[in-house]
Amino acid sequence: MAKSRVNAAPERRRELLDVAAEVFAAHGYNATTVRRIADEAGMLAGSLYYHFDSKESMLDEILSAFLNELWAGYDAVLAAGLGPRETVEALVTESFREIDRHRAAVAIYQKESPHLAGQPRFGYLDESRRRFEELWTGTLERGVAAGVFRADLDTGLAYRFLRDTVWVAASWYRPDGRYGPEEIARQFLSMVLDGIAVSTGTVGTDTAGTGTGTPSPRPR
Amino acid sequence: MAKSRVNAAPERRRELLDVAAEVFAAHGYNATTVRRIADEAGMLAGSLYYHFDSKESMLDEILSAFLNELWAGYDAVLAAGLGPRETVEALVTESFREIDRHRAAVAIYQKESPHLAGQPRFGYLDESRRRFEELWTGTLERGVAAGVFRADLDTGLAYRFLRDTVWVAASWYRPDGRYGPEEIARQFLSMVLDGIAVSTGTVGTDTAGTGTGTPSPRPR
Amino acid sequence: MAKSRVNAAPERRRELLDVAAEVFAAHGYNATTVRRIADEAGMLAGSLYYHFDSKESMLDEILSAFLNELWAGYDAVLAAGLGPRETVEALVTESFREIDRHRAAVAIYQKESPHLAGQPRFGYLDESRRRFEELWTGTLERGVAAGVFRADLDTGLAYRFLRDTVWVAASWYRPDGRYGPEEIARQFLSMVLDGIAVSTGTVGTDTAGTGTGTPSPRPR
Amino acid sequence: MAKSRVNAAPERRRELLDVAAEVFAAHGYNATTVRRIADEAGMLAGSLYYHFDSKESMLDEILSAFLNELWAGYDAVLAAGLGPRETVEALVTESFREIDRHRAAVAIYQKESPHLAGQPRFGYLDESRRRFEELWTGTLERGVAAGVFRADLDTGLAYRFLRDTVWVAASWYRPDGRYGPEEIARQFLSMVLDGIAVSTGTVGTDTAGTGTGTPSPRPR
DNA sequence: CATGAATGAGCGTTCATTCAT
DNA sequence: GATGAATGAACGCTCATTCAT
Repeated sequence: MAKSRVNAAPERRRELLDVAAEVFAAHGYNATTVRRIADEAGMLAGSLYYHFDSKESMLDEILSAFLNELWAGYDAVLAAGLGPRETVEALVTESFREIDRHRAAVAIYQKESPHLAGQPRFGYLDESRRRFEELWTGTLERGVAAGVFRADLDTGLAYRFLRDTVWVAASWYRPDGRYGPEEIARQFLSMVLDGIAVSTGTVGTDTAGTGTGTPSPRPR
Repeated sequence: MAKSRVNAAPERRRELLDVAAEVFAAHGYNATTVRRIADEAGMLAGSLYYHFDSKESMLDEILSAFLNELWAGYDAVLAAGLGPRETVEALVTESFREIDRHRAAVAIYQKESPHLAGQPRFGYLDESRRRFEELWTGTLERGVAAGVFRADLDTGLAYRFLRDTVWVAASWYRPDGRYGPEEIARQFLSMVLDGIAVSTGTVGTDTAGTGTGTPSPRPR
Repeated sequence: MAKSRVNAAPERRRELLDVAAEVFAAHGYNATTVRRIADEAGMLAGSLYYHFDSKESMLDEILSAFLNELWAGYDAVLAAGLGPRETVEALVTESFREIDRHRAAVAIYQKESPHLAGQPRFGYLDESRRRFEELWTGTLERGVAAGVFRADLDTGLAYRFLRDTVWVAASWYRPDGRYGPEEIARQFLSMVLDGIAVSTGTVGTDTAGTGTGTPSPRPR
Repeated sequence: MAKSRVNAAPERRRELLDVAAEVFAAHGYNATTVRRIADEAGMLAGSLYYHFDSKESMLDEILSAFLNELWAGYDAVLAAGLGPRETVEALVTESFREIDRHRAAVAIYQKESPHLAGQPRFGYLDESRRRFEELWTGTLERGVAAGVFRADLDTGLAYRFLRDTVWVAASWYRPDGRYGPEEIARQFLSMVLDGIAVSTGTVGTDTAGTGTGTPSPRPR
């Protein structure tokens, strides 16, 4: 009869998880006290335990909700069956969209997942990392084979390069900043695909799928 | 900046700081107990306080020593008076050398500096960040003005892009890995400057200052 | 003695008290959470407070109800004006009957009364203990004086011996076990009165008032 | 290098365990706070954790030390190869000696072992209980077979009867009381073996091994 | 230089209890 | 009568730090 309370009053849980995610992202999971979360939510520390089993289960819920959404987005991209370059463009754009929507969760994921992986409860983090790596290196290798990516590319290095650069953006991205996620993705892809140097002979710079050629104000 | 016993037996301090840095890097500063450091150093927790004022002062010493060396390297680069592209190459290469030599300190810096900045004791972190930003955006702007970097570059975005991508490498870099810091810098610069896509008309790929054109085994 | 809602729906109170007594007996009063009681009763923890003032008042009611019944039984025995040996037999048999009917309450009484006595609210526990002691030592002394109990008996020690042995039975007694309370009383009395050793010259073993000479199946 | 500290400074541990045992015995394990133990020992709660891993490990150490001593005593009795009646006498006497020496531990054992058994850490409690049961029922059955205990004895019932009566003595026994453990054992055995009733034909009452026939003042 | 033992603040968590609905 | 959500005090425990030896 004691239910794990996952289904009861889901909107209050959401609010509290949002608060918790914000604090975890700002100060780190370990350095965040449940009293701090409770303060921020306008209640006492003990009251959180009416809604959640533990501090850890809040973290769990935040991360797994984020990863579920993320992979839903990625799977949609994959289902489209695009070429390697377009796949990279779409994956990066989708990633920045997720950063836009789940900034706190992404930041937490970045900071905490290294030492969470290994705990059975967070096994899905490792699994996600594995799928992630396959997805990216696979796409890069397809691109090299198809001649759209440079033949001398070390795909292992390039994978880490892309992965890190996309996700660290969560540490400085502000959802109300000048650029929306699509525009940031466009500029980011422009740098990653064609480089920042002027390369003789390169003409077009409109490389991202969403691009218009000039920085566009946010459509919000 | 920690005063207490700075001059007494400096080689023992170094050993202890190296141990501490390794543990801080592996588990995070907050999650590291002084007992853990002491264990690893073969002493009891209380004994560390003969050498250091506090856990925080160990962190302080680790970070400031690292930043001092880093800026010595950067200043040497700047003193050479290179062009913008060569400056970028030299700065990136120097950065990877620092990662190679101070992997733990760099990892700590990455993980902890966001929430340390703001504390007066760690004011130099903020100052360093400011100089860093000026150095990079200045160099990028000079390059755009000189026509060696693309005219449509958002230098603010490109700065963050470069900064993050270089330093997160500390999280996966292994000093005994396949590539040495110069080779990694070379490949990294190749991606950053010319992109990963095949661009019609691009000729040379030997972009890094140290490069030989083919991946070189470590000269160790 | 708990006043608040004593008269409202007394049958529901009874049910809840039975549930509570069972859980108190199984896990101890302190270790029992009101949530556990509520779970077992199919309601939420807070809802119990409609029926009872506090967890303590449940305990109070359980214990005082039990003691009231117990003393009613004892007083009936005393009113019969039996001889010392027959009184002992009747008191023991009555005690096992109470264990049979109020196993949980007896177990709680055994476990908790030592640290409850002293609290004003549970003063009746101490008073009961006092009457109990007088009753038993008095009966034993009468028996010694009358020559039916051994002259060298230390009545103080024998009292504790009898008291403890009877009541700890509550910790292993199962109402649906092989023997009913009367049969257990009979065997128990046989041991206590005549000993477990073979004593030359002792003939009869049918010592308990209810006895038939052979173990009797339960009359339920 | 972090040792479980079992061997370090054993005399301080002993002192603290004695304090803890006393408090556990008086108020119950669950109801005892570590602050209370620390208070009684003249230190702060946290300081206890320099000496012990947890509150539970204090309990563990108290109980296992007691059981080790107890079984050493019992095994010595068994090694003597006595007859059934003498074995019962010796075991009971030994038990009261243990109560004399480890009153607190025995009281804790009585109160807590039912709900500790089942936890893997306290598996030895169950094992001890099993050996205990075998020892007693075996001895009783031998006695019945040899004709020194009554033929109509229900050995299962008699076992519980003996077991409980001996050990609950810990709840009222005072080491500085009128009788020492041997005298209490003697009187107790007198009741158990020959009963409290006057039985025609019974001759000797000097039943306990140590007995002198008259209550003896403590030899301390 | 290092140890052994302690401090004291704070942490995550539990739980009896309250109360508006 | 019962629920859902909260309170607040206390609990077991951790850990940076201190200090006499």
